Amino acid sequence: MTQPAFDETIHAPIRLRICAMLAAVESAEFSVVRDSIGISDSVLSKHAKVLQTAGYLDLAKARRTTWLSLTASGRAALAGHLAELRRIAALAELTGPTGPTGLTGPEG
Amino acid sequence: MTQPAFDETIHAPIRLRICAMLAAVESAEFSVVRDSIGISDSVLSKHAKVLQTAGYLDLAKARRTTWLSLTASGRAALAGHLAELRRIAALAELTGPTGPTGLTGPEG
DNA sequence: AGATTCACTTTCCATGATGGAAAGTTAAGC
DNA sequence: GCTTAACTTTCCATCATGGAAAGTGAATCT
Repeated sequence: MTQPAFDETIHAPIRLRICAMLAAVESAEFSVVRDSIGISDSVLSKHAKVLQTAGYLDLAKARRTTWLSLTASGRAALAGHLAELRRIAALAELTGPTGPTGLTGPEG
Repeated sequence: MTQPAFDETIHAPIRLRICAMLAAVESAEFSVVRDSIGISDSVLSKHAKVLQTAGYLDLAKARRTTWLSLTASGRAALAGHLAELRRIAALAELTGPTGPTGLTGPEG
C-alpha cells in the first residue's frame, strides 16, 4: 500500500487542487480545471507544466482542447502525500491539549 | 462546528508541522519543536513569529526556555484548515478514475 | 563584578516560487 | 489569407524561504 510521503510539488495550494480534482476522473479539460479552481490561463498552464515536468501530469491535445490527466506516478504521489497529511493531521486530532506526551507549559 | 477554510499561513510545510504538533499538547519547548521537526533555530524562530503575528501562536518565556502554544484562534484555524484538506482529499478519494462527473479524455 | 554561556532573535543575502499582464504560437474555421 | 480559440511564454515585480552569522538578554560561573 501507499506509504506517507510529503511532496512539495503537490503541496502547493493550486497544484494540490489540480491533483485532487484530477484524481477523481480519468481526465478533464483545461478550461474546466481552470474555471473550477478559479485561476487564469497562464497560472494553470504554468502549474500544469510543473506537474508534467515532475512526471505527474499528462497533457493531451485533442483538436482545440487540452485534456489533463494524472499519470500513474502522479496518482501514487498524490496518494502518498494525502497519506502524509493524514498522518500529520492525526497528531493534531488527538483531541487537543494534554495529548500523549503530557507536555505542559511553564504554568502547568 | 468548524467550517473548512484554507489557510495559507498554516499550509506552509513547516508551519503545518508546528501547528499539528502543538495541537496535541498544551505547550512545548522551543528546542523540542525545533528538533522534532528538524529545523534550525532561526527557521523555527521566524516561522513561530509568523504564526504569532497571525495570532495563532503564543510564546511564553520561562527562565531559559521558551514555550510555544497554540492560541484558541490558532486551534480553530488549524481545525478549519484540516477540514478543508479533508474536503479536498475527499474529491481525490472517490476511488480514482471515472468519478462522479464521468469526464473522459479524448480517447474515452 | 565581569566574563561566558545559553537560548533564541535579527539581519544579511541569495535563491526560488508565484501571479498578473501581455505578447507569442498554432491549429481550426471562415 | 485572415481571424479566432485555446493555450504557452515572456516579462516583471513581489514575496517566501532558508542558511549563516551577528546580536540580545538573562543566567551561571569565577
